[in-house]
Amino acid sequence: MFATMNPKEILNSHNLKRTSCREGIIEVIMSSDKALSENEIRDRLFGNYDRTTFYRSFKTLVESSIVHKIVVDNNLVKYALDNQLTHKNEHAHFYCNECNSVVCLESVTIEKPALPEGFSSSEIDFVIKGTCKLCKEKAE
Amino acid sequence: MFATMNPKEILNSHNLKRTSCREGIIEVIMSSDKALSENEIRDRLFGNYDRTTFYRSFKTLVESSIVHKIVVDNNLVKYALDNQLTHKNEHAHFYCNECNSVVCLESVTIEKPALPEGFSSSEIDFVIKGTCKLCKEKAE
DNA sequence: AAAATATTTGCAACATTGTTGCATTTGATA
DNA sequence: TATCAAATGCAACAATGTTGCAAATATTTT
Repeated sequence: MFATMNPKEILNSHNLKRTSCREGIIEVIMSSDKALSENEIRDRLFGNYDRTTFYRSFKTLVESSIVHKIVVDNNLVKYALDNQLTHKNEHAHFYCNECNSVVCLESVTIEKPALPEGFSSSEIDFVIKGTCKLCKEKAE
Repeated sequence: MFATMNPKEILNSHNLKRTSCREGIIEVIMSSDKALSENEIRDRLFGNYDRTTFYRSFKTLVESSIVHKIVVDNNLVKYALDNQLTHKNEHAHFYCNECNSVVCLESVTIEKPALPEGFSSSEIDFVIKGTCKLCKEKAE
């Protein structure tokens, strides 16, 4: 679905106003193969926006399922396109301890585990930490 | 191992000084079946300690693998005893959206998934979000 | 048991992030 | 182009993470 759409079309299809901040954020995220933090996105963005605007833009985009949020520990938040085409519904994320990058592991789908009696799950956060391919090659 | 030890012994066995803050934290965590946040622990603690002391105590206890840290999204941090006896090495955690409690799911062990070629993992964060048994019963 | 030493604590201070209210600006629509 | 709803920028504040440093405390040595 998103694969063939541009930021404007994505916003339109979600009934969101096409503001330059939102368009920019989507564009930057689309152009990256990694999940990006607020600051990384800001740095790659053309315009300059207030922190609050950023904050609210992310909130809106996440609520509209245009973007999804990946949290690593309590100090790192990254965003990636919530591309229903390329991403399975529930996939794992990989965090590289060396380069601090986060990628969606589309190949690693999450199977809901059997929970203790009486519990029910609605969402699963699965973050695998380790060393990514690039950093491993660098270390050799 | 820990099951039969008291806070003093635990600290001794890790070559940590037996300070009242550390002992208190361990005691409070030991006495709870749920993971506890910094504030929850502070409230149940006898003495009064500076925020910095708390912060550094947790850091020390986590680094010594006496306690482990569970992070839910980017706004909730809880601590649980890292009991090598009762807890499997890598287990999942459950976060209840209703009562905001976090428990270790010792029955849900994490199997390391097959990663893309070149990646290696050292640690896995697995948080299942949903409704816990108690909250479900309450809703009926 | 007291002194010496190394560690921990409390305080002050600051950075980062999350969050809200409100006036102003902007995008969509009639 | 005028109107209206929504988004933005600014100010302000809360919570949390973090460090440096002097004072207090725990452990070790005499």
